[in-house]
Amino acid sequence: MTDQQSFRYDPQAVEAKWQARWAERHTNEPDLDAAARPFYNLMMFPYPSAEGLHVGNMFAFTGSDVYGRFKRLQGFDVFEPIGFDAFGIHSENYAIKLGIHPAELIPRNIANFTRQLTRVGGMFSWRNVLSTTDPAYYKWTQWLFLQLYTSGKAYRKHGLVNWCPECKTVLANEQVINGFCERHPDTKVEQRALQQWYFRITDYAERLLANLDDRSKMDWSDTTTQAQRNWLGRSEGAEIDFAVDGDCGAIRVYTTRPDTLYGATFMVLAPEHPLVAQLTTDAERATVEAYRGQVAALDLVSRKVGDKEKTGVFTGAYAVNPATGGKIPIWIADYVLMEYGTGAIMAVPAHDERDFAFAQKFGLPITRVLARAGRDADAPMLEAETDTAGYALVHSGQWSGRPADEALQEITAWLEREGHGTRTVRFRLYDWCISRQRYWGPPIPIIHCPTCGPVPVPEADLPVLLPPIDDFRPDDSGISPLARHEEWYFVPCPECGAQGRRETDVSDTFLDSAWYYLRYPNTDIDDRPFDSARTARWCPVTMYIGGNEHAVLHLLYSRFIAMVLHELGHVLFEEPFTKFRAHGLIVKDGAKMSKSKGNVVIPDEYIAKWGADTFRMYLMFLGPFQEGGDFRDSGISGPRRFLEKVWDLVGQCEHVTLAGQEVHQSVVVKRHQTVKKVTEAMEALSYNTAIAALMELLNTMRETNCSERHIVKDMIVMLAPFAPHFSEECWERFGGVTTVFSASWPTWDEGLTVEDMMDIPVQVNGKTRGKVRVPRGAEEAAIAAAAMQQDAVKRFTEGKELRKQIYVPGRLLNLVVG
RNA sequence: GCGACCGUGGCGGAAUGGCAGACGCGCCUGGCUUAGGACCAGGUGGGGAAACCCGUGGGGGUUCGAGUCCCUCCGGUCGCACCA
Repeated sequence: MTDQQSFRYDPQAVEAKWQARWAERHTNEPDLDAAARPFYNLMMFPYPSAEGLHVGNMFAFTGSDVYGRFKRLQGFDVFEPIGFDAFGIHSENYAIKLGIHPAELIPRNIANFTRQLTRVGGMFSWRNVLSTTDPAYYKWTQWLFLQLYTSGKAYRKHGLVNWCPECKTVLANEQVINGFCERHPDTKVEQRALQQWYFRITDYAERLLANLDDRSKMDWSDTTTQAQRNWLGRSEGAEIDFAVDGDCGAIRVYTTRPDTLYGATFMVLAPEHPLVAQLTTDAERATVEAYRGQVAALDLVSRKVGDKEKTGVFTGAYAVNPATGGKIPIWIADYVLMEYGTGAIMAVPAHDERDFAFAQKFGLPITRVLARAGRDADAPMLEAETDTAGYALVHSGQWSGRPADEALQEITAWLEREGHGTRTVRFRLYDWCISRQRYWGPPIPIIHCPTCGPVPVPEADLPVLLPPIDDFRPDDSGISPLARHEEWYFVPCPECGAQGRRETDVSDTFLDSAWYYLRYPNTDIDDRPFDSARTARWCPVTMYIGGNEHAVLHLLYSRFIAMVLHELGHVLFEEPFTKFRAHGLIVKDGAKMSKSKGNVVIPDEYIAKWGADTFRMYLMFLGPFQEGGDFRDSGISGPRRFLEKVWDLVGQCEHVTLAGQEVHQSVVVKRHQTVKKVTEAMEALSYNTAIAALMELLNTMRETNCSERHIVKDMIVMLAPFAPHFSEECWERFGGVTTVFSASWPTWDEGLTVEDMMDIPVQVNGKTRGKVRVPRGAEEAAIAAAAMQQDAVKRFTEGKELRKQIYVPGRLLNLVVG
């Protein structure tokens, strides 16, 4: 006790010492070519913002790091890389705001992030750090584009974008505020059709969906797979042709409800539908053109926002309902989207809410074709009745009276037989537009030649460097910033040598992040994106932890890219992330941390005051990792006090010379219980309960005045994932020579997790009335007999008949009397 | 609107259908101190002197037994959202 002063726990000193040692000794850099038990522990890499990492990021990274360290203690060769997702519109906009070039800003931010990530004690293999903005990286992002292009998975088509007439540039959806440009609040944003590059992700829709249910390929959080299922949006239905009246053409629609065919009383086409011009009668032409102009003037966000008042106009043309033979009017309306289905619908106002609203507004006929069994087939339609269960068809010719679900199949079969339609599967998923009309991204490696068309840049010429132009902001000319840089823009065609022009679009940041996990183990290789032997050793990623905000796009795009690479023979696996878990969100004062709310907590000051280990423990203790929690200053002293008590306990061990002293059975049991509990909790990412179990063990040790060296050493090992520097120092005090992470995770003996005597609660009619202490494994009869002796039990059983006796072995005895 | 998740002390949160509130914060009492926002010991869901009674958003159900399962209503969080 006397020299405790000199051995006071000083987190700043301990943490600096071990961070320096880890770096010197390359403690966290596994041998990528020889590791025997590779475990790829990946966390979603950050976008290096100017503000630095906030507590939310630290929470996510720490949780992932804790898991990686746990796996390492279990004997795996853990590879835990980190990098920076530094391209994109955020960086560019921020740079524009400050007037500093992103190429200057980003390295500064990365340096700051690196400092913070080191300071918090992550087990990162710094040798493998990467940034997506590094030409050595984006060279291979461009290579990846070419792989897709040459295999026919990349193509160009016109797509709609938000266009600000004032900035004369393209805006992302989040830059459009209530239909106005975020930088020009008086300027309405329009839609414009531009030639853009797309990837054929829709070709893989079925496989992307099917693999979600294949546990051998992917073990993911349910919330995440569910989000992907919704996004893929598989639906079954039929495509049906409606002949145009007085014309030889037909309009094809997609519907999931062929059972309601007899109720189709009009048709609606998307305003952009190619047949509109041809169908429109002279009398309606002016109105139709005006409406189409009006829709085009809207931005994409306002157009798609739901619950909007329906608008639309009549084209003057009619179609024929193939079932009824009746003439039905053809309208155009912006609630029908060109991107989905066929861009045209059969409107069944009686049984579709949107069609109902439209019919009401424009006075179109509403015909009921479904009614609940036994109800009036002519009951007025007060609202759209969209259910099918318990409904049968009415006013539907030969199918009247048939249950809706059966009629759906039968009518579809009839349509196919008669040549009016085909059974079809549709996905909500659309092709991935990877074009960005911006500066801060990897140039798409294509050269446009007047005679050869788009020609890929030869692999030997990669990377196509992003030219370091000063004026990278979009200007009034409407020309992409890259096109203004003539010596870059004009190049000879690689095929014919004629003067060509470079593609001026850069690629989406989601392409950068769709393959970064492949690059990490190969950052030292510069003649190919990844080495096949290394990739086979480390990939797919063993455990991936990240935010559910990326549940759909990032994770789906990464899966798609892996499938393409697999198909092209570049990788052996089809699914890139074997296990994925989403972490929760840290809130502050009940609100999500955000700059606008001004409640962002910067971790640096907490680490300076409490130390990284205490900070890490606090983050992991404040709530379940997969659910997040509320960050408040008040709780952080708990974990710090805990560490100080453990520190003192280690100090006591150092003074105990007596070996093999008798350890009380209750402590031994507690030790085995704790190892079991902590091990299981770590695997389940239930870090808060793992820490609670360690605290319980410490409390038991203190209460029984026990400082048994082996138990304390086990405790230090179990603590190491949470408080790595602290544990290293304690380990060294115990005589450890290299690192605590070369120790092995403690094991438990199931038989020692229970004491010789057990307390069995006794219930009478389900209410606890007493407790009996019996030897482990006691017979039910003996326990019941002992229970009956208890006064509290007697009080409730006396004079009553024992109707039933329930004994849950080792847990509880319930006496049912009456 | 659709889908998923969640409502437990003063607070963060624990509980394979089996003693509700582990663990921590805070608070209370005492000790040690010139002092305490340090440390140590004890206490801490509500009511009650006690025996006991009540208690996991509200209501109903299944069960010997429900925070946990089912139905329903209320409240909240997160996705998706005119997807035919």
